[in-house]
Amino acid sequence: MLSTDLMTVGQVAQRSGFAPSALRFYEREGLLTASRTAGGQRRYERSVLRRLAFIRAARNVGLSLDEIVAALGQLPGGRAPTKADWTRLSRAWRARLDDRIEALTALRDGLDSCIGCGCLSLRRCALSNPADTAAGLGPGAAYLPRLLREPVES
Amino acid sequence: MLSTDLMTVGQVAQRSGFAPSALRFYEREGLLTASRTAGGQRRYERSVLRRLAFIRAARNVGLSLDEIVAALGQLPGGRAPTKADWTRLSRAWRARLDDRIEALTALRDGLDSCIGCGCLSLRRCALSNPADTAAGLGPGAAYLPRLLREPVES
DNA sequence: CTGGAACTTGAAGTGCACTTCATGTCAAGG
DNA sequence: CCTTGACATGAAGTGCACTTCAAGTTCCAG
Repeated sequence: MLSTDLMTVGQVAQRSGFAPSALRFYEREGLLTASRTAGGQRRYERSVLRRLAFIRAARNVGLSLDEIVAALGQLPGGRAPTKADWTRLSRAWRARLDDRIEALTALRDGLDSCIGCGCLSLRRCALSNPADTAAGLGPGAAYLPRLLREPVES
Repeated sequence: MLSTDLMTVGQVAQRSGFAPSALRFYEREGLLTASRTAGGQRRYERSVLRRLAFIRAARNVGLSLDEIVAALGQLPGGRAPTKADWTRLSRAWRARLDDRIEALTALRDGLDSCIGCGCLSLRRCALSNPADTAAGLGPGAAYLPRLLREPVES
């Protein structure tokens, strides 16, 4: 049995669902830290599981790894973030989720109005011009091409 | 003035919002076709704009280019798809959109129940385990990691 | 007819998020 | 002690969707 309650990469991988290679990658990217044995092998504290849950959640909310690094950086110092910390982050995520849901819903509603019409007008069709934000921006404005896949800035 | 109503890449780019490089890329990938002048330059028919609208819409629905190629392949022969064709595709898209919206909404609702709790339990937190699909799958099952970003198979 | 913007090509590069590989080291049960 | 599975590293590879580059050609307004 291991001396304390430290875990190996394999164990963390199994319990978190992340591949070992992903864990090493996250460490290189500064999302994770681990202590080392005398021989140089990684040993993780159990808190890493929560951190990984945070990371997965953030990915599911649509954040990039860079953004997650930033979010983790906003948590105070070493560890043991307070409820208030989580809450602040969660609220920001909720807003982001709302945006994404809204965009997708607009797209779907547009789709409903398009089904059967076959128009797909480049300028007016809600499907090819989601959320209608580009209406009237002159010919060929680059209609929010990645709204649904890329983070909203600010 | 051009002989007929054919358009150059630049014009199509401007009117569609796709970069010229993307248009050439799409042609290589079989999503688009263009005729050529005697000198070898591309000339697009106006129908390409609708095709591009289709492509953008499909991208917005979350389809990969491969899937779009497949969808376009289902359209009969040369061109001039019927309303029925569009409708069939649109319905499939709607189902996919519904899935994505549902997943995001579940995530958001989970977030609501998490705000303030700060739990992020790896096993139970709806945020890190969206749509709750992996509940009770044994330790460390790979909780639908990409549900929200990758196409649903089948 | 000419000059310059717009076009052509294939190859290589980008960004993201990892994974895979080759080669070698560590840890611990028997 | 020894074996063997798990672990280490850096470099390279993957997949997607494009973009950028270099070097050269074409189009057409003036």
